[in-house]
Amino acid sequence: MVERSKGVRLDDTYAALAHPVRRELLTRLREGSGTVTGLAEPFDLSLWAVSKHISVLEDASLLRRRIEGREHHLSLEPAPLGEASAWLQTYREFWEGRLDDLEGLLRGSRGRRRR
Amino acid sequence: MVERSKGVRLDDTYAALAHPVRRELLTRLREGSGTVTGLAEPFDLSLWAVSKHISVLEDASLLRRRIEGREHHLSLEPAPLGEASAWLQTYREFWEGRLDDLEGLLRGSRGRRRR
DNA sequence: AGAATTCTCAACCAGATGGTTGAACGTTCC
DNA sequence: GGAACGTTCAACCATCTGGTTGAGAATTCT
Repeated sequence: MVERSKGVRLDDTYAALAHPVRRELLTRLREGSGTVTGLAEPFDLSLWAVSKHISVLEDASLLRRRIEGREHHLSLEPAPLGEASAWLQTYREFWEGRLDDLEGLLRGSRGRRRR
Repeated sequence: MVERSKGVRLDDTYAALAHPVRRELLTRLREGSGTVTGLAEPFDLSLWAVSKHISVLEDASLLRRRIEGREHHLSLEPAPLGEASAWLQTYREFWEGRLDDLEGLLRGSRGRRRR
């Protein structure tokens, strides 16, 4: 069994998301699968550099690769994104809480605030 | 004006989240602010190592530091987490879609599914 | 004043990351 | 068979990361 612990999985997912080229690759793959050359085309980077970014995404289980002859078709594997999002969601009350504070502050400025 | 572009901000946020010690620090800070020594205590790491992790979080604007005499009080700055989450949410349909596929598959196995 | 506490700095190290280029491999087309 | 295509490999380089240790600065306690 090669299952990785959830913590390590999150490490890899967030690390993979930390580069703009890789986020852009994921965004492009929402439109459907693509080949290495096709995905690399819009970037001002060597093909090999993009290929390495793709490998990082693949190692993080964010991409699936289907080899068909000489072409490699990459497609989105969204499950780890769901896990990364779930982790962040546990902080939701905090960033929303700050909005509540602001709201309270605004309310306070046009009428006395209790407490 | 030192405002950083949104893309760079996301780079820093995800990179900061990619280490288990830093995620744990954020989790601990949900309970309230803490000092460097206090935050470092549970980790089997040098104080300086933890101090550097704190700096990474601070550089990513995930922490605020209030210096009071010799003590530095760190507290959560959740806004960038909200932005990181918002980016991930744009993929929500994809990981939820896969669940729908599974659901459809299950439905199909106990009764014919239309189209 | 002197000691203890809190935190950062400087230097160092090993390994990862992000990029390049030229060569090589496997597949497809003529 | 040979050329073109799609992709990866190998080597190299600069920079970043995550850790260590010993020293130093500022603050507080007695």
